Amino acid sequence: MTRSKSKRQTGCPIAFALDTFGDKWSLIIIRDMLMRGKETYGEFLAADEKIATNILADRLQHLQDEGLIEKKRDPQNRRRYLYRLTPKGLDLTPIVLEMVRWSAAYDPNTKASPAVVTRIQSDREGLLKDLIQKNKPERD
Amino acid sequence: MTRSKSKRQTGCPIAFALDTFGDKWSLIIIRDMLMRGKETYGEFLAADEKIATNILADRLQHLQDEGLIEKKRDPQNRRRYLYRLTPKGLDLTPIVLEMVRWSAAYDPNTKASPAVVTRIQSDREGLLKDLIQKNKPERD
DNA sequence: CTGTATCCTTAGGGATACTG
DNA sequence: CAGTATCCCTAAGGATACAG
Repeated sequence: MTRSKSKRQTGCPIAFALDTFGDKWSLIIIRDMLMRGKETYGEFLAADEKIATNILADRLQHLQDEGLIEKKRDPQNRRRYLYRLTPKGLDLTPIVLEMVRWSAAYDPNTKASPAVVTRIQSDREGLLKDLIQKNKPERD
Repeated sequence: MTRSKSKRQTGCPIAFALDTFGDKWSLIIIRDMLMRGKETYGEFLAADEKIATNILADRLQHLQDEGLIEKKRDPQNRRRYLYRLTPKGLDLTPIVLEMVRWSAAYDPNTKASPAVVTRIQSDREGLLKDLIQKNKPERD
């Protein structure tokens, strides 16, 4: 494990947020769970950004330690695991959406779904509710 | 210079945002400008988080290159510079506010101004407008 | 398939001295 | 004060082999 993540430990909320999920990969994983319905190790590994397997394992563990995701056995298939957002992790949704909005506005190269982008403006609250509903962990 | 910042260059808006300002220090600098009225090199250097002088210079340059901030001479004092958020940088405000909200909710140790935190919930739009107004670059 | 373990490279960043 | 320039080190992360 590449365990460490020395925290800055000033009381600043921005510093806290950065120390918790402000690395190169955490939000990519969160995005995959939140926006793309991914929930298994293999699905995360297959992401466009090509995360290395050891890094993925490390980040999943870290996100668990921080209480943003939870890991449980797949009831359909006893030898695999499912990763799901906890309420605390799910509550990152507004941050993710604002990042999508910002990038869509300034990166001509961005390929965000137009349906999502326009809805961020026109129906932010509804979109938020939908995403949170879809990722509610009370299945099984 | 520590120039590089290899971009992932997938079309994903989250990856783009992370590649643009997703390092350990950029959002700390943005926060200082946006929420604390800082605009000079020395003021940034004095932050609680103790950024090293070379890193600060590098990040300021990077943020300029990305078009998030601009640097101009202080009209009051010809031998100093002022750093200000551009509209593009100012448009990160919603992201910053959502991060403050999240940390305030989950970090018992956070020392965010309660005035700001409660206003994020009760008057998000008004708070946004106020912050943007305060940081409008049309002074001088 | 779901990870661990190991090895190795490199970029990020700290300390500090120095310059206009 | 407002930066540059060096030196150095560590932790983040890539490649790959291996295990349950």
